Amino acid sequence: MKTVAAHAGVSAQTVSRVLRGTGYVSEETRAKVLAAVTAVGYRPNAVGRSLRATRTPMVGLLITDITNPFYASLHKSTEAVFRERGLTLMLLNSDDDRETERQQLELVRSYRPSGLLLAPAVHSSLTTEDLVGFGAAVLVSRTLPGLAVPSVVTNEPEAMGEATRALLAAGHRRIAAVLGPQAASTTTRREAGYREAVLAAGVEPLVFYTDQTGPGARAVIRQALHTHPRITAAIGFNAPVTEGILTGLRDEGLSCPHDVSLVGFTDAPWMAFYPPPITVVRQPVEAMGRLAAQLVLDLVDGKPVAPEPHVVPSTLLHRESVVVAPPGP
Amino acid sequence: MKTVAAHAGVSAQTVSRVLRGTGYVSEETRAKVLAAVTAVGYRPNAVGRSLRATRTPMVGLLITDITNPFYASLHKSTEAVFRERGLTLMLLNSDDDRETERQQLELVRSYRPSGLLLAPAVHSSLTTEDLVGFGAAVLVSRTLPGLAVPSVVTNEPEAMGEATRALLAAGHRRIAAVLGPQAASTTTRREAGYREAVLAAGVEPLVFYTDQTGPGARAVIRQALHTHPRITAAIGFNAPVTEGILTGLRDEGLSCPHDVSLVGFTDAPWMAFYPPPITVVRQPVEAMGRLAAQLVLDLVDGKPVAPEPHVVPSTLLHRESVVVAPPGP
DNA sequence: CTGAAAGCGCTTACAG
DNA sequence: CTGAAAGCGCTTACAG
Repeated sequence: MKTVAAHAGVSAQTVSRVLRGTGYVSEETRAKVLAAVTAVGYRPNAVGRSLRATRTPMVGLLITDITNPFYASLHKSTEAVFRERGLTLMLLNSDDDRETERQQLELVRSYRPSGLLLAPAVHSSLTTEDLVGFGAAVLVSRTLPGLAVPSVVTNEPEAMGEATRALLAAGHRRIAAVLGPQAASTTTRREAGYREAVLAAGVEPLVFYTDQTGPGARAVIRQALHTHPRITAAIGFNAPVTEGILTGLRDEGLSCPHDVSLVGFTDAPWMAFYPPPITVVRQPVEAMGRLAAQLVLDLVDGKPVAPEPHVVPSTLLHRESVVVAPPGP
Repeated sequence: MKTVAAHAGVSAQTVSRVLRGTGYVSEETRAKVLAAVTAVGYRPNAVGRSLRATRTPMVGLLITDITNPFYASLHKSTEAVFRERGLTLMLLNSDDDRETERQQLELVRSYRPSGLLLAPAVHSSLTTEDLVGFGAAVLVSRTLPGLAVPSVVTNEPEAMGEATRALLAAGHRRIAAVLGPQAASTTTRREAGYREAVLAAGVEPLVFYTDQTGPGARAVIRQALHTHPRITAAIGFNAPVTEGILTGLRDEGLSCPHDVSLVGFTDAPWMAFYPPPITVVRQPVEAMGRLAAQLVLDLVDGKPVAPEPHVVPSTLLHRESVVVAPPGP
């Protein structure tokens, strides 16, 4: 900037004023400065600006795994909102590991970001006080008992209940709920919806926990089919788990929907053209992302944000993977 | 840091020395400083450090779309390499748009990163001189004529040739190559492999360009099937295009592999359990990511890096979507 | 409308 | 082994 100033024959502050477009600058000086900027090939330095501002125009997005399409969509939708406001999204992976999560959090914090969007690891040890320094922190998708910050979730109990009732209505009585890790808030909430629906129908709950990956779910469903050979329907916790269930069925020589009806939680592109197309609870990822990003912006602007979870509704999308249950013994 | 220094009764430089673990510090002073650090709840400020260093310990990763699983995997594999070296990966989406790409590039540059990993947009206008200021810049997956920087690609012509020959060997003679945008280097390289294989067999090339998205490919394959009703096989440019082909076949009441055999370029989880499991060219994404990241590190370390493209081989994975061609007229 | 001074938090020589 | 000084690039009051 000093070089530009010297070249234009003005002071550094004047250059700053021209570049920021703030305050009064004569047309003549502005032109001189702009000419000098291109002449010396000046590129602004965001580090200097951030240091002076004691705040970096960045928002951290701490998730567990970017290869999970849910989080990839979340990144895309939040990034668009922040970019419009001149904020850069800084993506951090926790690998769903408590220690890595802490390290990554320290890392974002060291850059003095303007905000944080967080989907905590399953066994996260984070508490509210770990989030001091992040003026604006918002949880998304997953919540955590010890973390008193605003959050955005979907209506998991209701949506899971609806999925379960769709299977019950088709006559299914042995419905496996293939969930995620028992410690995850998402599992707890979806399990509650499932149990309530199943109990209301006088049907015994069949709950299985997984590590919410495809291979993990594949092993679990195979085991489940051996222990409970009369299972006629399953619900997949997320897209990878739904993949795992289909792979497991294939392993066992069973077909969907002929032998086992299936409802997935969270849509994926392949589910639309898979034979059969998979009936799913469609999570409004983009809407959740946009809302969560907006809450961060509101906090940044000092606007009040309700502490209760912000709920964006999911909807059940009927496709062809649920059929009438075979007559039982 | 000043607060810590005051609390410990030492100077700021001593605090700095203790924190960086460099230079001589007496055990006693070190203990005092460490105690003061926890007492005042000191958190290092990366912005101050970066300003002084005139370089931020970050590497930019500029891609077109994080919801493309290929790029999500690329992020994951490169991030792991950089994290080990204490570098943070900064993810930027160009949306495959030339202007956005430039803006995002300016943005990373303003943070004075240590390096850049770049998969250029299809109609990118970037040239070598746009990359000054990025000491270490490496292209990954896509290359660009005007960009003379090291690159990591896969052996696209050979792999595409192999895929084509697998279909030819099964007796197919009307094989549609459903490619990406004509301007993309990936399209050019894969098309070359296809054409060479097909011409060697005395078969007429059937080339179709798409925007490399599922919906785009779906429309294109439907059109192609109307224009060339005797197509008996197709090759999908990437995972989304392969999805689009399957959806398009479904639209037209055709089945894979009975009516149309299919080979995909780039694997996806669902392809393993889809009925039929899809035969694919498996791109070594993780290996490409690790190598590209390593090249950036080598450049950062001032080690020499070969300017020729670094090729990581893909392999054809035979599954069940290729069957013997129906007898033609 | 424009400039001189100070400082954001850190580290790098340079003294002692 | 430890400290005083300077400066990385910028912006914010404060003068004029």
